[in-house]
Amino acid sequence: MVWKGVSDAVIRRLPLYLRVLEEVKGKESSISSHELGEEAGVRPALVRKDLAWFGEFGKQGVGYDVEFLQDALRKILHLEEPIHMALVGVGSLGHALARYNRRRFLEDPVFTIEPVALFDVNPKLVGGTLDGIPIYSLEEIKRVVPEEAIQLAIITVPADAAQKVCDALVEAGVKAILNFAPVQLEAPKDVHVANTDLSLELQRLAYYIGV
Amino acid sequence: MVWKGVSDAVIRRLPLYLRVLEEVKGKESSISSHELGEEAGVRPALVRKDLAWFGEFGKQGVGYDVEFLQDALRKILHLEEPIHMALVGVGSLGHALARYNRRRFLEDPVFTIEPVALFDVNPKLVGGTLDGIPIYSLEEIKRVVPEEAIQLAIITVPADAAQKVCDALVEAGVKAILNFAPVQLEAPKDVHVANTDLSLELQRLAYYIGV
DNA sequence: TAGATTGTTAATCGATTAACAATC
DNA sequence: TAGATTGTTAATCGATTAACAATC
Repeated sequence: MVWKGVSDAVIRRLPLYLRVLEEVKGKESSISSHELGEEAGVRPALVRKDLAWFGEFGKQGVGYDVEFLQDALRKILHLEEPIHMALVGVGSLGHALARYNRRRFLEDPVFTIEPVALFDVNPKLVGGTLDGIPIYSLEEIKRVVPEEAIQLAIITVPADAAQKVCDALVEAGVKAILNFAPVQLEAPKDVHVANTDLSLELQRLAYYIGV
Repeated sequence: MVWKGVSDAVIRRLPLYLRVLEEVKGKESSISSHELGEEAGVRPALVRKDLAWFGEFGKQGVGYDVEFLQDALRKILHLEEPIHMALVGVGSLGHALARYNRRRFLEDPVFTIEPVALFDVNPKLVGGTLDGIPIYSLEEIKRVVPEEAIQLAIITVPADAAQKVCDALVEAGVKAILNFAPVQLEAPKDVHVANTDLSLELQRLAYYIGV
């Protein structure tokens, strides 16, 4: 389902709510916007406004049913059924992220994002596996992405290779990309690119050292 | 120097400008807000407004002197002299980030953040080094942080250990923390904590797969 | 019924954009 | 001088907060 006009600021908070609900589940059957906000670091009024974009999930005087809201949020975020993910660039960072996600997928029943394919240029790696995930060459992106129904990808290649990898992923049909390379990637606007730029983040933090 | 009332939205863009200036340096001696904005993905008016918070760096009809502005931004971000950084948690992610930052520090003269100490619980690692960076036990945070004048730290320990590590770092005098553990850390408000939460980011991206 | 809490509207706050006089 | 571009003010846009009637 598509929700028109919901801003990214709202979407960013939904996984946060989901995390709180997972912690609370079993302990309490319902939760108020006040309590949910407290745990997520969001004001109660904003919690209610965020949720109201998608429907009426609460009961006056009671709050939100924990399991019902969890299901609703998972549906909204498309986390009901498994999402197949690829990771391109099996250097030390790619290696770490592949293992981390693999483990998370196996251990946390709510984390339904599954790494199913790795890609790298290194011929020593290609043909092998990492934690049971097969490693392919970059040329195989075109074939493997549709084959494995991969919708989401992580890029952990060096900066100068990132744009080419991004193009290949987009052409193969990937709809969302998490980019760790320190470059601004160009992609069609129906493809969502999120950047996690460690060095920008550290340089930003440096500002606050003196404040 | 401390700049009062400058919002974090502004600070976040400064490292982006810095990156563009580094690319342009040598090619051109001055740059307009239009061009700088183009490369950084920011509107020219906003570039000028951001820079104006800190002084008058430009010349009408000409633009900004590349080297002068670069120096000014480095001064503002406290990147003029080296910043000592610690990394706590030498698992596969910590390992990757330590190596990445070490290399970046050695190769990129503008990247002045230097990893000088690693910390881990694993007795097999403690006492050893990684890429020449010594690995200490967690108990040594209290001693090593002041000794090495560490101001910035990265946390890559499991979620359940993160708050204790954060407390130890804060007590030892660290002023800014980049946290990779999927928990909301509590810290005094003069300590700046930034979160890079991979799973929240992936769950957010999942939303856009269906849109 | 009384207390609690929702969903929603209006008010506030903050960030971005547009416009332009000043001036290199 | 003419063209370009700054720094800054006012206008716009969007997101958050406060308030409250509805109702469980």
